[in-house]
Amino acid sequence: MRDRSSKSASYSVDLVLMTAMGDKLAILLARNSSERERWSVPWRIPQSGEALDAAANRAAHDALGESPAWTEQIGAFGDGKRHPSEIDVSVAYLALVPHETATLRAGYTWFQVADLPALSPRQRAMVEGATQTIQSRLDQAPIAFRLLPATFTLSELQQMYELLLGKRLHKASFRRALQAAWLVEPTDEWRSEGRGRPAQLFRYLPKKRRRAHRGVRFDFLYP
Amino acid sequence: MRDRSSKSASYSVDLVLMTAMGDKLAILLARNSSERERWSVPWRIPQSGEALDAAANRAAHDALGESPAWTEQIGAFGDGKRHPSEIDVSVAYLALVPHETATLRAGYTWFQVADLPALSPRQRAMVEGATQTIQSRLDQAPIAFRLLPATFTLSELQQMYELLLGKRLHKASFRRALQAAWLVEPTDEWRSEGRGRPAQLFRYLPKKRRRAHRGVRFDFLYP
DNA sequence: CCAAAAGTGTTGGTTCTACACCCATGG
DNA sequence: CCATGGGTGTAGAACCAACACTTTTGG
Repeated sequence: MRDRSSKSASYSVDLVLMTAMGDKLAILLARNSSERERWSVPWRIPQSGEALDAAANRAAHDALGESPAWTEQIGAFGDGKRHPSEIDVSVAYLALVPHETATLRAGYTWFQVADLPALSPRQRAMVEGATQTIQSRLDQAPIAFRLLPATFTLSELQQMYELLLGKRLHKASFRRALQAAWLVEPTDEWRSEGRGRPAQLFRYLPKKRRRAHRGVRFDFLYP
Repeated sequence: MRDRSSKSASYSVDLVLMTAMGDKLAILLARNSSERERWSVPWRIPQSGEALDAAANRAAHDALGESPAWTEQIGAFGDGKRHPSEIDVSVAYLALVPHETATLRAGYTWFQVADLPALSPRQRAMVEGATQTIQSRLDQAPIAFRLLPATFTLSELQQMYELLLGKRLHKASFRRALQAAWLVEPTDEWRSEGRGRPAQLFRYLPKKRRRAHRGVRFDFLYP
């Protein structure tokens, strides 16, 4: 991608940048300049002394011209699987942007996660890990909100959760749970979308902390 | 720790190995051979081509002579914080062993996590991350079971959860939730512990998968 | 018998889900 | 006026925490 010259570097920072396009998750890939018609997750070798987070953020800026709405480290990938370059270890970051406000630089394209081109085995594992991270942290961090613009309707929010969870949700239950969590604030704007009654716009503005007292949960499925 | 000679290496694998001693969490530290009375989390520089997991496992073998009951990557630590050596990036692993069956090699000692000696800032951050990982994954993975011997009483299991969660749990509710999850199987052994009625021993043997249908949860507290 | 720890039944309150219903708008 | 999507009330089920209770051992 760049710094291809420095062969001695032994680790990279790779960026799994995701967005929601319609009712599908999409991931940002960069065209591989050397090999034609090959794609890869954006990655770079940190400059000497550069923090890992900073390197991930710079990779995002190169693609979008702005910082993602959410960034989180997924982990380090090393095992047997090969990287686009001769890198020993790659530190993967998950980043999220709302699709509405994202404008791509040349050489970058969105691909639906269900329909990705060939990737290096290591980067394939990163994408796998990214989707698992999203699912597992969906109830602990405002993942869904970072994939939406600053204001949104409750139906849009619900559709985002349904997309990320991969299942339908009940409208009334969804809104009651949302209200109990004190996460959104209504604005005085409304949006009329063709048919039907206009929807009120909300913004993400968490107010209360969760109540701590709750028993144990045994929600795991593997040994 | 070893391979101190190879200055060119730019990443390490560090092992946060934890156990439960009585009613306290403890972590394994290695005496620093070069500087007297300094301690550090066990770490090593992977051999060329060695997988990260394998390096973590070898570090555990050096300390215990056996593989941990649980191993999981925490993440890569790079930012400003210094490592014992001049390493750019350290990949941290969390590992768990039951205290009953663990025998330490020379040069290694358990320290209560509440009362650790001075560590490098980066390793201090790893320990912090390890405890957070434990708490956040306690309901998704059999963390508590990996800190117990193969058979245990339900009271011991409950005490382990109370230790990890940092709060008291209700006995009847705990057992009902456990029964509903189909995670343990009774053995035909009993243990008499001084006073009181003997307790039946159980083993970890998950049978059912969790039911998938459950609404959304908004359990997060930070923006 | 008494203290201590294991193990279980019951009950009242909270939370969840599904259904039903009303509201506002475009065609 | 009717189809469509937004938004809300309520009842039955499921869940949960606390209490009370029985059981079985050691002293």
